[in-house]
Amino acid sequence: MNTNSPFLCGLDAALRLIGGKWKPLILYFLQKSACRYGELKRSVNGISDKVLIQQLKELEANGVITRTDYKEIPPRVDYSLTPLGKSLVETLRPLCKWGEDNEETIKSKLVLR
Amino acid sequence: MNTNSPFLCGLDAALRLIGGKWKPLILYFLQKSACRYGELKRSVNGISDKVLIQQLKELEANGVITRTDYKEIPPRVDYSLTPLGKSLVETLRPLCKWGEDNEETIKSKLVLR
DNA sequence: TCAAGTACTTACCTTTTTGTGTGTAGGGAG
DNA sequence: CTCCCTACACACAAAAAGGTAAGTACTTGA
Repeated sequence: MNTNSPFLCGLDAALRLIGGKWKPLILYFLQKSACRYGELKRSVNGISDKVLIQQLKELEANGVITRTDYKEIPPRVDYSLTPLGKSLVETLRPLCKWGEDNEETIKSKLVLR
Repeated sequence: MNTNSPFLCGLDAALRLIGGKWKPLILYFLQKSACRYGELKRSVNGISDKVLIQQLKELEANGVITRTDYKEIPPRVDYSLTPLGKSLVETLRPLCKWGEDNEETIKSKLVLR
């Protein structure tokens, strides 16, 4: 990483795209297949419309996901991973697995709020 | 990931430990070798004492790093990765590399603040 | 005596992120 | 004619994260 980069390191760069409370989960669900808005909302339990839309827009603006509007009424829209998004999600596999493997450890140490 | 887990998925669990503006960079520096406080501060350019200490304490409380106080005067303290921290950092490699490889793409798409 | 160096600590404030609650368009069902 | 459905939008509020500036203890060196 060179000195005039806006990022601290590659890790920092990547985390700019997937940071935030809900983005990992959104990617986690889209990894399987494209999802409609409402479907995603039900999957990502507890997220509000405002925040979900916001995260989706950011992910879309960052080229990680694609929004498809079927121009139907009632509205039908779905979201899926772009090639960039897919390659990103691939690299998250080890981290994801690490999180699963160490869930108990993390749970016991983390101060949950 | 089961239903009574406090985490959304393994990825979420892992990100609880390394989330935050500076933690990735801190880990990035500690990956190489143990570092003294002042050394770390100079490396992680721009961070304030308050925030650096805070992040270090969280990392320590979460079992990712170890603090060693040499009880000397003037004070000498250093920080290093625990085995857990080391295994975590390992899993970050692909993500880190992805970030480096795609730096230009990310830079062009991201709304930097 | 006085400044400098080390590793913090504290009070206070600003910015960023997340959440709540309500509203909208354009149909179809009853 | 009114309610319900979908995928949002908007104003506002709360919470979390980050930053600033000052101060602490103790010792060495000028």
